[in-house]
Amino acid sequence: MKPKLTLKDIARELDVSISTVSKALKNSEEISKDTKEKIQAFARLYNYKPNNIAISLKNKRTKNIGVIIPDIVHHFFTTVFRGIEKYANQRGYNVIVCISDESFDREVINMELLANGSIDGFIMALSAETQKRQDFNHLREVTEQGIPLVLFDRVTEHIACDKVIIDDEAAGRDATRRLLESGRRRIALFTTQSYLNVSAKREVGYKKALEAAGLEVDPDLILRLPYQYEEEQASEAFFKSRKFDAVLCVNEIFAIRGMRLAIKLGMRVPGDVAFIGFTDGILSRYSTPSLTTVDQRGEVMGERAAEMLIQKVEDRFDEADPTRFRTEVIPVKLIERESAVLGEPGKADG
Amino acid sequence: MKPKLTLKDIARELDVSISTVSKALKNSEEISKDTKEKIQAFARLYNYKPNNIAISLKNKRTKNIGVIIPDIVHHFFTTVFRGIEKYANQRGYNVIVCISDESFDREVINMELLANGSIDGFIMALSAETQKRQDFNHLREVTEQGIPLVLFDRVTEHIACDKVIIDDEAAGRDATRRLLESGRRRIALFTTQSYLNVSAKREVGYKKALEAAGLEVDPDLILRLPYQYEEEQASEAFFKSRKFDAVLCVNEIFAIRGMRLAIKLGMRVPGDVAFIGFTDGILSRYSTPSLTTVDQRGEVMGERAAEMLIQKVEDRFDEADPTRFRTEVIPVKLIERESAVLGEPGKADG
DNA sequence: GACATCTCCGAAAACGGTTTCGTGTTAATA
DNA sequence: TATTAACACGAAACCGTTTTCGGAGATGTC
Repeated sequence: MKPKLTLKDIARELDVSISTVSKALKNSEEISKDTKEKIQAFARLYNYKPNNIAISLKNKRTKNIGVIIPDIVHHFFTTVFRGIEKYANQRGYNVIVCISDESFDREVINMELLANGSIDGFIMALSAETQKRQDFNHLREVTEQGIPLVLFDRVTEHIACDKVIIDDEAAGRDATRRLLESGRRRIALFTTQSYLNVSAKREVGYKKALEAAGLEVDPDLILRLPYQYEEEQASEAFFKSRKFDAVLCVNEIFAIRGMRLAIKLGMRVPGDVAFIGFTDGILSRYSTPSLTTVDQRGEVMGERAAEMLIQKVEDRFDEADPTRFRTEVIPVKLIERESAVLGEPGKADG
Repeated sequence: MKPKLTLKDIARELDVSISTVSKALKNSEEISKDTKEKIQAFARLYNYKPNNIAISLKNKRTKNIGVIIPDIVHHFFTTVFRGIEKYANQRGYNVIVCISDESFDREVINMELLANGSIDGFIMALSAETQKRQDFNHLREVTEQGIPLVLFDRVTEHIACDKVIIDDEAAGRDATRRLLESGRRRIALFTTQSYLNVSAKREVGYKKALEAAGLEVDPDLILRLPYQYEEEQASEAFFKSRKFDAVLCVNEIFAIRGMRLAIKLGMRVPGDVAFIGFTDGILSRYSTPSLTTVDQRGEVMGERAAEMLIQKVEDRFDEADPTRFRTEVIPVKLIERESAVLGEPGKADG
């Protein structure tokens, strides 16, 4: 491996000092035209590129952003990530990704690893375990060190930092209202264990919509599934023992599996039962029937998160007020597809 | 923002030299037990963590891996990425991801950015445009600088480096053979433009299987679709003007869309026409009918790629033979589902 | 001719570590 | 008591930059 060209090498070859080379390459006024041209030509010829690490050490900024997400084989998180990467790259930042795999420990370890100079700031969504434990000391340590942090989607009010979320309550409410408007009256909710922040908020929205319509919330119509479940018994029993004409699901998978099961049990979708999900992933688009779903605007969230973070990172040097944090709410939109077309329940599909 | 504790700070507080602190924290034999305990206790108390950047500069190694992939909102690439991240993290490496977005320019720019000291090696899959252009100078520059490079899936024989791939030709052949064994005789192929390396190889396998079965390859049964297409006309015309009882698709999306279209046109799947796809993504599992597909073993590929890269990175210091490159072929497996169950064409589904 | 003023460049410190080598102190040995 | 070796530590170089400061030489001013 041939060692890379350094300022020192150029200085030696051209018989000038290192500082002269450095200045010449930045086109400093201090250096004469002749010398600059000579040095620049030499650098170009031998394809000199400054060493990023040395610059980072000197400048105390890395132009790296740390992203910690629970999972990557997951449509929503990949779209957010794409948004982050896109914006960051545009601004000359690189993105270091760590997967917490929904584990508290891995979240902590990865944060500590990156916090020691490798990154200028963090963008993250909390792991399920972290939300369950409600232990945020690792986040607190980082913010206390003055490292900017932006939380998205899975956030917590216990940490003061920038946040970007969707209005999960409003989304849950609007989706439910949408089902009510199409004439559904007995609306079930398929959700996760309640410690997941976003699910809880969607549930609140669901309940408020029902109440606003003068309907009672029937706890029996709420099915709580483990976050990653494989067996179908629980939901099958639920289907067989209850009557309902619509289901709101807090994610895409729950909805798709619900629809399959409903069809398998002889129901028509959306004729007998309508479905609305969350996360406009690939499944929603290509399932049969295709799924009406709440688009969480992942890419937009990612872009905004990156923008907020980079602003904070660069403001550190401008001495802006570091205590003013913003929470940005990204508007969501309902993508209307086949699984919940307008119409009376009981009518034929499509 | 409170500045982080450095060796110098500790040295000043404890009235010893920086070198003593450094050695004490590494438990060097040179330092007396007393001094070590005092320094270590102090460091622990004030939560000293060495600055990664300084260590990188000194050691000329960053413990960062650069990953450049064409897309992230894509099941196969995310699984590969998960494999990379998992293995890398285990070995204490971080992963910097750049998305080339199938663009040659972005691939080049990102590589150059990272090659200036930010990473110890690259793992990448070539962008579509790069494969189309057959311009690999950016890869060559990097390898000539002695930066280890591992290519996966979308590779090229024009660059000498480690590679990890599946045997696309064999996979195409086996999948086709599988269709032949189930009694299908007129097998169509839905593929991409031919400059995509993997598609081309799968096509070769497809043809070989047909020939081995004594069947002629009918070029009319090969449909070439743009990599990301939205309109359905081309395929609809294809369906209406040709007779076939099975389709091999080089990816999941082509298969799902094909199935939907077939069903829309009144065919039964797999009764009238069987489907086999590539990429065992979420769609394959949840579509109706579910899709028989070639599992590309993304996670395994990622793990192996990371392992090969890290070995090369760490061997640079052991002076191993840098010219011996390996190409590892990951065995694939066919995931049998509903879309191509064994049986005579024409029979009822399921 | 004395002095101020530019112009152009280099020395050196700094970023935060690691590591080699030298040295003063102490204790063991002759 | 003189010699020596072990021990414990510090000085300094180094990784590759940036940047401040100072100085040498040329030029201009009175």
